[in-house]
Parts: sequence; C-alpha cells; structure tokens
Amino acid sequence: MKPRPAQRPRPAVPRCERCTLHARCLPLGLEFDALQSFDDIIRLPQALKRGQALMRQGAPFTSLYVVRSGSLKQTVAQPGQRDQVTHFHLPGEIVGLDAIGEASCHGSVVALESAFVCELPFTLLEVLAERLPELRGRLYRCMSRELRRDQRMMCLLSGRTADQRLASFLLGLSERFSARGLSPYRFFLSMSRSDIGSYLGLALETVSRVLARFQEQGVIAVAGRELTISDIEALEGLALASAPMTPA
Amino acid sequence: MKPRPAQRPRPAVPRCERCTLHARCLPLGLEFDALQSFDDIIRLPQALKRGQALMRQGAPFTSLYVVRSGSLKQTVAQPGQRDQVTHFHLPGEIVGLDAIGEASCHGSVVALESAFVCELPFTLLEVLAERLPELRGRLYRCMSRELRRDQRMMCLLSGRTADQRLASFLLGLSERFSARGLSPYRFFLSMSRSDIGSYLGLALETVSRVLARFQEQGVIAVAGRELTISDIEALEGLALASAPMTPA
DNA sequence: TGAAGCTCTTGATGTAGATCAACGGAAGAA
DNA sequence: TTCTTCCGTTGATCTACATCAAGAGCTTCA
Repeated sequence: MKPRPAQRPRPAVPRCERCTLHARCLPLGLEFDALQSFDDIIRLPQALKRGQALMRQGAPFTSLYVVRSGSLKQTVAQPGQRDQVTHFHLPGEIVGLDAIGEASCHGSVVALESAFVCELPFTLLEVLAERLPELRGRLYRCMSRELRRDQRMMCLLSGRTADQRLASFLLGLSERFSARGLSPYRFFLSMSRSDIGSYLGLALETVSRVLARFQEQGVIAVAGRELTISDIEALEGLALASAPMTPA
Repeated sequence: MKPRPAQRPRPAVPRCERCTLHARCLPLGLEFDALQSFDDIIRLPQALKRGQALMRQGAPFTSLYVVRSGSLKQTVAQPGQRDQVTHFHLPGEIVGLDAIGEASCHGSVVALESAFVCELPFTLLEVLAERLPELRGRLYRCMSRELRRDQRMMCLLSGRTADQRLASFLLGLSERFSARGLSPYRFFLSMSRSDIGSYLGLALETVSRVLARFQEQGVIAVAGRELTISDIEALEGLALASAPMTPA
C-alpha cells in the first residue's frame, strides 16, 4: 500500500533475504516488499561471547531476539533454589516471546558459546505487524508452537524415566539441527551435563550415567560434548518406553 | 472507522458487557464499539455436562473458547502411556491458544463439572483483530502469560518435592479463584486426586497422603473435594522449601 | 434395595534416581 | 611450566516416591 520509505543509508548489515536462516526464521513467507520493511527494523546483529548475558531476569523487556548462530540457554532464578534451565535456543529460534506484554524479562538468557543474535524492537515489530497480516500470523504461530513445546516438556518431566527424558532430549536436538540443514546424527552439545540435568529435572551424575549406558548399548557415541547417534530407531524406542526391552 | 453494521436480530444471548467475567476476560480494555463487534463474533454459549468433551485431540482446530462457568481439564494422550493432564481451565481462561496455526487440536478438553463456554471462531477473531490493535495486544499478552505459566510448571515438575508441588498447586488455585472474586481460602476441587496427580507428576496415592499430612499439620482442611486453607503463610512456606521446618 | 462402579484412604514394600564422595582430565591464569 | 578451577565420570549409600494391595465411603442404576 504505502510506498516504501527511501532507502536509508545503512552499514553493511547482513540482510534477511541473504541470511541462510531466511527459510526458517520469523519473516518466512513475507513478500519481497514486506521483507524489506522487516529488514529495516532489525538492529545490527549483536555478537555475544560465551557466558555473556543477552537478557537478565527482571530487566525491562524491549525486544525479541532471533538467534543467528551459536546457542543460548534461558534460566530462571527462584528464591532459595538454584537456577533452573528452562530453554535452549538454537539458530532460527526466537528469544523473548514469554516476555511480551510484561514490563520485564521472565528469565535470564546467556550464550553457551560465541553467538550472534538479531534484535527486533518489539514496538517497531508491532507497528509493522499492523500492516502485515502474514507477520501477525507468523507471530501467533510461533507462540502457539512454543506453547506446544512447553507442554510436551511438561509431559516429559512429569512421569518419565531418566532414560526417556535423555532419549527425547537428544532426539529433539537432532530434529532441530536437522531442520536447520545440519546433520541429525552428529552434533555438538554446547551445554554442560549440569545444564542438561537442570533442564530435564535430573542430577548431573544421572545425565552422565545414562549417556554412558546408552553408549554401552551402542545407541549413541559420546566423546565429551561431541555426540553421535548410532541407532536412531533404538533411541526412539528408548524415548517411548523405559523397559519394553524384555527379550522374547 | 467503518460504521458498525446494522444491529442483527439475535437471540437473547448474554452479552460481553453484561458478563460478570467482563473485567478479566479476553476483551478487557476494548472500547464500547469494539466490544460490540467482539460480541458479534461470539457463538452462543455452549453448555457442557460433566465428562463431555469440548475438543478432541487431533480434531480440526477452528475456535478458541472462553470458560464462562465451571471448569475443564486438558489432557494429552501419548502412545503407550496413560493420558496426561496438562491444564485445568477455570472461568475467564482461554482454551485452545496452543492450537493456533495448527490444523488440529493438540489435546482433548473435557468438562470436570457442568460448564458453559463461549466460542470464538478463530478466523473471525483474526479479521476483527485486523482493525482492533488492542485486541491483538490482548491476544499476545494472553499467550505470553500462558508461556510463563507453563514455564513455572516446568520448574515445579523438575526438581520439586511432592509437598512443594501440592502446596504450589493449591496456592495457584487459590490465586485464580481469588482473581475471579471468589474466596481464596475455601473452594471446591472439581478434579479427582488422580487428575491432580497426573497434572503434578505424582501418584494419586501420594496426592492423598500429602493432603492428609497438610491437614494433620493444620495447614489445610480437606473434606472430599471441599478444601479450606487454614494457614496460607505456612502453605507458602511449604511451596518454597520442603524442609526448612527445622525448629530453632 | 442391593449390586457394580467409582474415588479416596491407608499400609507394606520396592526402586529409580538423588546425594555424597573421590578422582582424572581439560581449560584458563600467572 | 604449574596452579587453580571447572567439568565429567564412576562408585557407594540413602530416600522420596511409585507400586501393590485391601478396604471404606459414594454414586448410579436396575
């Protein structure tokens, strides 16, 4: 409708249309024109070093972020408890959806390794969404998908064995990497055993032991943080039931 | 902007502006005109009997629902596992946010007692949201709040004791009832011990035992499904830590 | 009115996984 | 290099909760 504003002079920022994540990121499905507008509201990609915080729990909420490369963890601090990991964020995933409409961030987000993120100031995003129905739909869909993921997580945490949790976790990572064009069978765990344990509601020793056992069973191979899935069907079996391994 | 269409003749449907939930429901904050439009897309409130399904897992998704009275539970069926309760829905709460943008419903929703729900066909809601920015904001906020609730649930399920889970659950119900103008200290549990157990990741026997113990400690009084919170501060203490009861 | 299901409670027993503890290796600092 | 720290592994022990089991109120229905 409205003519696009004259091209502002900008630094050599990587543009959405050239981004390798383009196909799986928020602006998926936007028309060329819309994509340009979207590009215009993105703030310069920010570099994060390992351990550096992107958001701090309680800080004012202003922007959503999209992970461009690297990975991050989201943690919640609770009174009298140790921090709990609630999410791992991989490239193409959106950080901050749970803070929309709140004054402050709900958790802290920290880089697990060197990472780049794109910043989307939320007020600008809202203005843009006003005239781009597809973008609105995308936002709803992202949030709704996250709701479903959280629900699956709740089911996992409530009443599944350590084996099932670990197997599901590894399969989940595998899927997410594969959806980003990476190998579903061989990837790097950027998070510590302790992070995994916190996320899955297990002690870090249990994580270590179960991984070792999976390796003994020939289902995976782990060397430090390098993980290989050797038998994905067996892993899927483990994710579903803990002890149907009763030999005939 | 656009003049409101001439008043369609309609049956004597309860209108939003007269609804007792008005202040805490989705259309909160809408102007009079907007509220009228909102009213126009709501389908006749539906009555549900105890045990009757509002949605079935896998059925096509078409509408959001707002609980007007009564309560419902949402369950997910998993291959080779028994159904798991993922949510309890109380009056004023929205059912179906997790299905937006998907073809089909993610879980089944069943009435726990006689209930009324208002249906909001999602396509109509989207059209309306096109011209009502406040409504868009409300929707985002509702989804985001639900994300935070699910996250709190994940934290609860991962690494909290049975006592902490039960205490948090009761406090959560208390808050939700109180936000609806009902007593925070005395309410009816419309769900069975088994439902509570499934929701909290506990065996129903454990639920029963912990409630009995809380009662012995004088924190609550339970008679069947009638619950009274006698000492809410003690309950809050129980929700935070399992054993700081170390006498000085 | 009694029979058949439920739901809830309470007791006895078993176990998955937490916790405690010790050690080896890798990474960063000086 | 060596020192320190963090991370991961593995073993021994302990416990919170699941599971099994039995019985006691309730509804519901014929």
